[in-house]
Amino acid sequence: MKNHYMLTTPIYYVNGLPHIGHAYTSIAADVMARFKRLDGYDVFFLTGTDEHGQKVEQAAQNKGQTPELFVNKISNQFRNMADQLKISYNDFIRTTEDRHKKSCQALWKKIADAGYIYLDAYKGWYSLRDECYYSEDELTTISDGRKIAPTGAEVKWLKEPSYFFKLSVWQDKLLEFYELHPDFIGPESRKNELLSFVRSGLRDLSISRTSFKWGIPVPGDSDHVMYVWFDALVNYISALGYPNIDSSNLWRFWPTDLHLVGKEIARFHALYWPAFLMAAGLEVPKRIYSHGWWTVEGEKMSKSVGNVIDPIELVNEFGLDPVRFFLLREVPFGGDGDYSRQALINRMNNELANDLGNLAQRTLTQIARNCEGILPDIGQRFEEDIELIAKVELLPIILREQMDRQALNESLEDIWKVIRASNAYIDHQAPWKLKKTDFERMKVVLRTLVDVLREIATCLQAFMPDSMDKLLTQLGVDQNKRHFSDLEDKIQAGQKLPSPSPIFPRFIETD
RNA sequence: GGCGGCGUAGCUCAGCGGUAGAGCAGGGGAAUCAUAAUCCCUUGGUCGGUGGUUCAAAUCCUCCCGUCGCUACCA
Repeated sequence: MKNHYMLTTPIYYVNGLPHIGHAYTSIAADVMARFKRLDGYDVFFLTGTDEHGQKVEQAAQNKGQTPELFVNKISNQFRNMADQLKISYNDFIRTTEDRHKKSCQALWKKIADAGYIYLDAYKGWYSLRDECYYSEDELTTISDGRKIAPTGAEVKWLKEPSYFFKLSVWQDKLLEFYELHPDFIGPESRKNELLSFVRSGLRDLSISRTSFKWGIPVPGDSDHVMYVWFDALVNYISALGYPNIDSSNLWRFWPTDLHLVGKEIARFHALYWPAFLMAAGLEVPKRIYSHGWWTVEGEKMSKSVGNVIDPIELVNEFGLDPVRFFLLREVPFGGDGDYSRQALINRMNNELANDLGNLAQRTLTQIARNCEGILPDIGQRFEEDIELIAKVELLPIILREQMDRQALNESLEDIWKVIRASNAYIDHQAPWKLKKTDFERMKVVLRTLVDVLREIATCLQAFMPDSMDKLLTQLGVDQNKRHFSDLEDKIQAGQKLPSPSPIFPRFIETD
């Protein structure tokens, strides 16, 4: 019986096209999902698209399309992006699917039956032009006493019937829950913000709208559609078949081990979502982790500046694995990062081509030329061989702990420490000299390096699946011997290795 | 305004009570198996400022300066 692991990306809102931020979240989640699978877990990795709400309705209208047509198109683009980035999702859920609607309505009923939903009126400053509410402090009062939104539109005090969720009664329960589960939200800085927000007092939450139609109808009151956040959050359990909570089914994955989110939506996941679930008597996620944002060449990414990075274009120019690597290597996960073309090229050339790619290439060509491509026996290892092997064998253990903290960049740093040590090792052992003085010793050194590379490549599969597949094949590792648990079985000596070819090309600017 | 984070080598950051660290960039050397990749050595910092606690402070506390985030319905 395998251990379960469930993780999710947010479902992406379809009012715009996918950009590097979406790619980042998905790639990070993918690395974690792949890592857990390599480590023997039964993984359920969920992603998808969020397709309701006024903004989508509007965006479709602006294009003269029906919402259905519009969301189909954009949702497909997100799915294509996921596929091109080789995101290994187990399910791609769309909030316009029937299974999701049923699930949402079931959860709503459950919470309503428990007494946590009531009908009242949403009051606030509403802008007809912007079709949304503004809070008092966002407004400016002009000379004749009228109030103006930041967009310049006039606002009016408006009352709209709305269902409310009794969030206020969950304040203490939530605080207690955070206390009991200190690792519930990461990173720490995000947790502080959240706690101070909750301590400052929670008001009830408006969870339905009557001003537009593009949403899931509230059960028993077809004048209302559910507020997008209620709708969206429920995707995580509708994909598991809620309200069917039979644990012999997909429901066995609940509660999820991780919701990976961007920092702008941490509150919805760490506060509203647990409250909804508690109100419905369901278990709460084990952990919410919020990562940072990317700037581009030092500037905030925005459509108006025109510096939005299309992940697919990046992949087309540099290749998938270098892009995946760069995004996770460049920045401490959880903090903000800056994308720059030069930084990507530096990482790609220095760390992938020079450090790792070249290490593999120099090792394998020596075996090809000096040993007729036959993988040598492990032989009699010296202390320096054993030391290097010991370092590399620690990696899976170190990585496991880091993955559970979502410290992906630390993992890559630790792997690269071993790669640097391996380059030092090959230089100090100088197998090209041993070739003339001690042929047997040369074979031991080269074989040691193959074993080290095999361990490194096994670990790196989660980050760079294609390249590491190629490397493991060159190292003579069977397709079905690539999990962490297979590392105890040494590669079969005496086999003929395929002729080596570079795994990571250097990138040369052509202009 | 309130709450919180951060400010350490040219750049990106680690260290968070006991003689200042890594990677990149810069300088010198070695080697030539390799994608001219690699290895070794090296230049460089009064750890934002101030006052304090301590035998001892980047490391704890005060105040100040700078910067960033959160402060409810904006995926």
